[in-house]
Amino acid sequence: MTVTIYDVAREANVSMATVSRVVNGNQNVKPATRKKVLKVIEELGYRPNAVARGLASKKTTTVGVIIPDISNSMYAELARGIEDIATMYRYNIILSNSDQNENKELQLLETMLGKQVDGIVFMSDTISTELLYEMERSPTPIVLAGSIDESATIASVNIDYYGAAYEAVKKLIGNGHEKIAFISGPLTSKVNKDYKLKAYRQALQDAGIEFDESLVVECNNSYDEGIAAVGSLKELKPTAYFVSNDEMSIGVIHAVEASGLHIPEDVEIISYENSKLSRMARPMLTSIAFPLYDIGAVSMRLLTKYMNKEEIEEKQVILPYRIEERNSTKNT
Amino acid sequence: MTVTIYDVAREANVSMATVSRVVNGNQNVKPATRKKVLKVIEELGYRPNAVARGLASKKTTTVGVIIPDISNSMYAELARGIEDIATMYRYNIILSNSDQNENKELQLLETMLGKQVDGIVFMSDTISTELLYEMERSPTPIVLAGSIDESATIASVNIDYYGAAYEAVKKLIGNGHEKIAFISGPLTSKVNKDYKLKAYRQALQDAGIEFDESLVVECNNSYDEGIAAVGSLKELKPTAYFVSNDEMSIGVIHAVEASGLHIPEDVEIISYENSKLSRMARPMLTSIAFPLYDIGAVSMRLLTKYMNKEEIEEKQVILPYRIEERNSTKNT
DNA sequence: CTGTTAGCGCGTTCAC
DNA sequence: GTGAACGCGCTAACAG
Repeated sequence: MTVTIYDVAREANVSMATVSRVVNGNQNVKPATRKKVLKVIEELGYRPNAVARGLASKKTTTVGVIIPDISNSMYAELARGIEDIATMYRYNIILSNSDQNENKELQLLETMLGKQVDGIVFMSDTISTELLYEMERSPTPIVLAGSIDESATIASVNIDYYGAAYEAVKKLIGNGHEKIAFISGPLTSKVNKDYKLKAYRQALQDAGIEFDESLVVECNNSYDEGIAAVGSLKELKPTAYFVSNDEMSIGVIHAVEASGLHIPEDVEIISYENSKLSRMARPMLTSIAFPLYDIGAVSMRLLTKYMNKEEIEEKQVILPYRIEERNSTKNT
Repeated sequence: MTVTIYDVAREANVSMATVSRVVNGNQNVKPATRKKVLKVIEELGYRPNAVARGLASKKTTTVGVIIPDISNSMYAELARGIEDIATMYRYNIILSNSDQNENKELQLLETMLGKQVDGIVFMSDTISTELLYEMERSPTPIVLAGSIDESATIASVNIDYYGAAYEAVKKLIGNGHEKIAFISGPLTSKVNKDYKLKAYRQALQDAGIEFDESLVVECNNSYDEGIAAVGSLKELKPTAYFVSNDEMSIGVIHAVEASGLHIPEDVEIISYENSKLSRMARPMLTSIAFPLYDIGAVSMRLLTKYMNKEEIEEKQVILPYRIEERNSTKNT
């Protein structure tokens, strides 16, 4: 039925060891016999069994990827970055959605380790202590992509969330705004709560503007909640919005314009993501570039170093961000 | 180092066969010994090695997924559908991007088969004869998701592309339009060329409207080309657009409105996809619902039947479509 | 209900 | 440069 290394060995009048050598590119094979073996492989349509190989060599050339939700464009972008680099290094990817559910995350980690992946790229807004504990004792390397582990025990790749948010709010302040709303994603996420929100507060404070809690609206990152957030802020009449992602920003745009105000003349908006949506909005969104693809790519690259037991120069990688100025803000 | 089934067998004073039985939920184990084994498993932190298991059982409980590009929201949606059902049936997914490159597709197929996946879900706009040949002789089941194989030799899940397109164009005609542009994706794609385009022509013909080739614009599915398409049609002044996907539709909206025309008063648009973008456009897009998630889910479900060697009632599944009426068309 | 014994397909010493 | 033999960790008969 299935043709094994044994079959080609017999057919080529060599031992399976020799076949194994040519398949694995070992140089210790006489060119003539190599050629002969290759020919038989071709004839028989022999295809090495990666599972058997994995058992014998203890390497599967596959890495696990655990992300919240592949149908969310942010994570899809991240996944693509991971996959491209994985392919470059000859790895395949086992992709799983966790929906940020901690039990699912734990269970997925377990499954991946059971499948003997050579490494894991993990993403989640918050990493519980139990998860962290499991990761620390993982026999295979793990790197966090766009995820915060403040204990810094696990390798990670991120941007300077705090600095980026601070700069955005500061820019809004610089444009003369004092009533700046912060439309945030879930505050259960460490990035939102401990970085963006704190940066928002600090930027306000540094400008001598009093923090008003009611200007902060916690949303689920969706378009509809972006719209709703503006509605809930109606009486406060914010003149500027700092929004956690592009999809919500579009909701904000629509709600603001529906109320008769103009962007950026009456209201300015700075988004956070800079996906292709930011160019598809009207006005086009000024947005902090959150380089998901790069974070994925760099995470995977870092993981390959761990898998090869290479020297790691920097365990906590911080990628640069930038503000992409478009038309939802008044630019000088 | 790593604890094996052997270790727990020794520690629990049973044979490895017994350990295997409890791990696999085999009922032929006395409750007392089951409990004892479970305890040792817990103590030793034993984790079954899926690779060894795969070698012995010839089942890996993982399926391969080959799609064009996970960072494209359409395919991401499809992938999520696949993954959800896969999870439901306890399969993991090896996800790879082909970028619609035939060589890459062939090579990925080869890789997946080498990794001994139990099944494969494949998506591509066009399936070359060589690819088809390889699929036919694949030892493991394959199902095509949202992909056409006219020879009908490989199982597949699709919608009635022709009927959907026909209905869209007919609706536009019914609203009084005669100059209807068709902004198509690549005509190298069978769906675009042999289904949507043909339906467009037939609907026109059935209404006694002459087909004008210059009203058909081939694009790469991007927002920018949607804009460009409208520009290239400026002199022809089409009063309606049938557009191949939501992203291009938004480009069309922006370009049309930039030219001073109003939607839907002056120009009507029907899109094809009905992603969440269709609600985020202004005006919101009337769109043919292309149920990517469902196609993925049903494909995976179908695949499980093949993997279980169940009876297949319908090898070529056609899912229903519908038109979601919103504000880019005048609705009665 | 439980243990023994073969493999599953391949990588890898270690001799020759 | 090449082959024989063992082992990777587990499932699957087959006995008992």
